[in-house]
Amino acid sequence: MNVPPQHDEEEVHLFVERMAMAFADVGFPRMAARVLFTVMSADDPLTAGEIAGRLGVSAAAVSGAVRYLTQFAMLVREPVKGSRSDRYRMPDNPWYEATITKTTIYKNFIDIAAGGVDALHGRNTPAGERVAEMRDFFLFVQEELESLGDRWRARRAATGHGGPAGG
Amino acid sequence: MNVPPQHDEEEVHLFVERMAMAFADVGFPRMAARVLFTVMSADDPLTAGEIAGRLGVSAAAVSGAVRYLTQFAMLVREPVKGSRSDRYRMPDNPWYEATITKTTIYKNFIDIAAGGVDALHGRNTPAGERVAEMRDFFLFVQEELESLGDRWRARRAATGHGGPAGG
DNA sequence: CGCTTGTTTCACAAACTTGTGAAGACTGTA
DNA sequence: TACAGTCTTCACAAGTTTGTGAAACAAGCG
Repeated sequence: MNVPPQHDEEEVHLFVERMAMAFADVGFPRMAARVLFTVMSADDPLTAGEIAGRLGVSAAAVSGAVRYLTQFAMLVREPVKGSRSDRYRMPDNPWYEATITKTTIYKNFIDIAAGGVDALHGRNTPAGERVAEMRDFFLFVQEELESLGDRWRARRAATGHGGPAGG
Repeated sequence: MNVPPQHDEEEVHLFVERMAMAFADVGFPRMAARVLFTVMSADDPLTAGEIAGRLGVSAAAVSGAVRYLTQFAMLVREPVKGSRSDRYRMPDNPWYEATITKTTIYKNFIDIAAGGVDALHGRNTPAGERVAEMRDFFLFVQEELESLGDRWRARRAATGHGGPAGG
């Protein structure tokens, strides 16, 4: 007595696994990615049990994954009164935007590189010049990324997607 | 009979290890990163043996790392005639620029997400709409990154760094 | 109040990653 | 041709990550 499949389940699951692997390849926790895209590709919120069922993994694995994901607000937990099980859904604010524009990684690179420039006596030596240029480049990228979110929202508003105020 | 240290060795080595760890944290092979920044922070090209010595690792580890790095032109091998040992140096073209603007990662995301949109019947369902928006965002980022290299070079030319024609 | 259903925690096992030592290959020198 | 120095390859070991099963825990329902 399942609801009739609104989507081609096999195709959707293929998307989930492929996208998860692509994320895992760039350092994202594997199981967390699988859970994330499982919820993303569901029309309605899912319980932990449903997620485990769709992925064919243990409840323990789902528990760990949702803990990781909710930590960064990539997933929202919705307690359902009258039921023991919570439901999980995607947040309204696009997590990927926040993820990409979160420039803490570059901030770290810049700080460390700056220390290197000092140790190498500034731009007065070949090595110092090289490291200084790398630092400046990362600084540039960081600045660009900071404004990228604004540019994206402006463009989205122009094309009509996302709407003026999500309701 | 080493050359007198032109830089504070300890400080420089600290930079190498810290930068390498920062790169390793975002998925870059650990040893490759250590080798890369060791060469970067040296005024003159180094042999594999010198790299191994500075890092205190085996020759085998260096061998694997340089193979990885030269594959993507992040490191240049210079055979030295009259000697058995090659030397390694940083390439003239900044590898980090190419690395950041290489958008194959996003291309992959976009392709997979596009498949997901198809499987979810386009924007006609909540799930399809979500995935479509993610796809569009990554598409936007990819476009932005493609022009980022140009903007960086323009800025660098304006500030005088990098010179009109290196070397 | 205790049973039932669903989630979380924890110790462990399987798999993967990564660097080492040793042996082999290549190249220049006598 | 024999030798010495340097790099490369390979099997293995140490460390890390990751998901599982089992048991504890929490909350509705009879």
